Amino acid sequence: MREKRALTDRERRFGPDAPKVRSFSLDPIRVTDSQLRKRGPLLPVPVHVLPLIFANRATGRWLLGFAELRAARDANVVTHILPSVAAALRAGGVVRSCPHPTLRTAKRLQKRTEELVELQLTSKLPPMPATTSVKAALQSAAPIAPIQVQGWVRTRRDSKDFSFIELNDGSCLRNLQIIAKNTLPNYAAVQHLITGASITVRGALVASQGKGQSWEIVADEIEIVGASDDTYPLQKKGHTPEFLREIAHLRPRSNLFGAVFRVRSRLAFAIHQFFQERGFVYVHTPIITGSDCEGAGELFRVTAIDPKNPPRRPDGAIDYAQDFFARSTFLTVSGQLEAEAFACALSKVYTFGPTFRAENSNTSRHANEFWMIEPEMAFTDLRGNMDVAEEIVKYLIRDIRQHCAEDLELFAKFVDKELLARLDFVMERPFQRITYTEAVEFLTKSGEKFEFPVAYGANLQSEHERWLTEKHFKCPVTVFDYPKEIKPFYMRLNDDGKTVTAMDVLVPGIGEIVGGSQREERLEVLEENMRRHKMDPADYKWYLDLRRYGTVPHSGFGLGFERMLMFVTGVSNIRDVIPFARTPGSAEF
RNA sequence: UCCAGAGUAGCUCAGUGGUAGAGCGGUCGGCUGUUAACCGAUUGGUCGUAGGUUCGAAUCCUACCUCUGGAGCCA
Repeated sequence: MREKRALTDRERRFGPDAPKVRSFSLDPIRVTDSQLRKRGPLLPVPVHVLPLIFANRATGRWLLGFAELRAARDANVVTHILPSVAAALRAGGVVRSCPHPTLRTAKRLQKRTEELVELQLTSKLPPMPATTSVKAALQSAAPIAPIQVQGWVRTRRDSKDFSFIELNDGSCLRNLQIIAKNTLPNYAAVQHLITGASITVRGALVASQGKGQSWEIVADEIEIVGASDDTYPLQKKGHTPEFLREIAHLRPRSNLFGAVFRVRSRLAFAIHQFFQERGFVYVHTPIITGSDCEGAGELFRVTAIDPKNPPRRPDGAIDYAQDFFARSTFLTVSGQLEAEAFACALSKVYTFGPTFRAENSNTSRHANEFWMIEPEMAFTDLRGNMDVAEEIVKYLIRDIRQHCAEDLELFAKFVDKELLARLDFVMERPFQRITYTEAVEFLTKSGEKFEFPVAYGANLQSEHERWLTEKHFKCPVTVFDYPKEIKPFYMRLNDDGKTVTAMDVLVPGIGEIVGGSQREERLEVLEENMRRHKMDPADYKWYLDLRRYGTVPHSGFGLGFERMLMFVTGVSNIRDVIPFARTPGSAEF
């Protein structure tokens, strides 16, 4: 018996043999019954005719039209098309399907039916003029004509017979100078271009007659894609980062933030490159997690419970056993525990993703949503761990130094004059490694007057860390072997019974950038640690299993992505290295 | 959360009890292969909000809001 299959929308509309129209990103029309009811009767066109909307990029107008499809073997071919549509396509127009033509559009279309002409269009449509990035144009070795560039107007200046337009498309820091002569048909409109407007420029890339840039484009055509007006908040002059934070949706259009986010992208790439080159496996640890075991700070609860009518336990507390996951769940504060599981299988792994802390922290170094890199390595002790931490910090600096030189120069000029010298210094010199005990001794002997006293057994204060990195050693310092009392349960107990194999990498200006440890691999010791931290080992059965079956010494650390980015760029506020920062009382955009 | 500081034009700021200002931006005009262009004119305000003191408050007092810096928590 023949299998009966429901017809797809497309088949229903165009017949079972209708070709798929994929050759130039056309989606077949989908029309549902509900859309029909809402929008009225459908366009009465033959089944093999596909209504389309054509956008003419030259004029910015949308054209209604339709294309006739040649069925069967030569599928994916548009054979007939309205002349006006063909013209639009030749000029580099975009084609989209007209999702639900109504009777009204039908009438307009029917009037044009007679205009339908045959067009030699196979799957090769006239290519859209390729857009050259500003970066590529500026780096060109020879004149280019014709050339098309697209971007946003940074500023415009008038000269006697023409206008200078500074065009930026974010591909690099620098702008491309456009010469807009007064012979352009829309010169009057061009003269009203204001900072923020978007344009498409077609013309010729030629050697610049002026100083300050080697290339410029003499425009044959300037298409105003999107105008701007005098309410556009960005000026060509400098703005404070505080003001730009309030317009986070526009700030990437500024020099500073464009540079920051280009570097952010490159830094993320370099992180993957570092680990992939070394045989690490990238693990996606869960973002919604049930483990609240790290003591890494306050958690954001994830719940589907109706806040107006939550299920209650007999004692009146909300019963999260009736919640979506049948338990309490939170946004992750760390993927470490899960990464450990994968390290104990794939040997070397890393995570790189968002983490969340519900701390009410109001500092330039804390955000409630941030990205963290967490490598985890089997058969690796604390020393190996410190080696990798130091290596990656240096690797990332070197990579950014090499690939984002222009952006770094901007930071060195306007954000932090000593940036480049510091980066080079960190890259070249070994990090200072001292135990916590030695650090306390250095601090006690320093003679420095600290607001908070230095005492063995207490956490190092920001001012202490700063003294070590900025005043004493003047380089990154790795402090290790901390008292067990001030560190989490999973860190390996040293033979002295007093300290654990923790390590923090402190860098000048930022403070802690890496925090890690060798993990406790001995089942009994780990259970004892848990009890000491008032945790019930029964709640962490899966984590303890890693020690129960084939346990290995292993180590890992967390590297704060944004902190690294701050260090590399010299930007002093974490809110300025996150596209849309989440901080207490602030989650706009 | 705690401790400081700040909120005046679109932006950066001056104005400390007596008629709300400057520079930049925008607009108009001039000049000009300019480049944070230049010259002239012009536009632009609920002085964070709400109370209070005073003949009179941007200015003094109180509360609140927002932002910034620092601390704690950490990455």
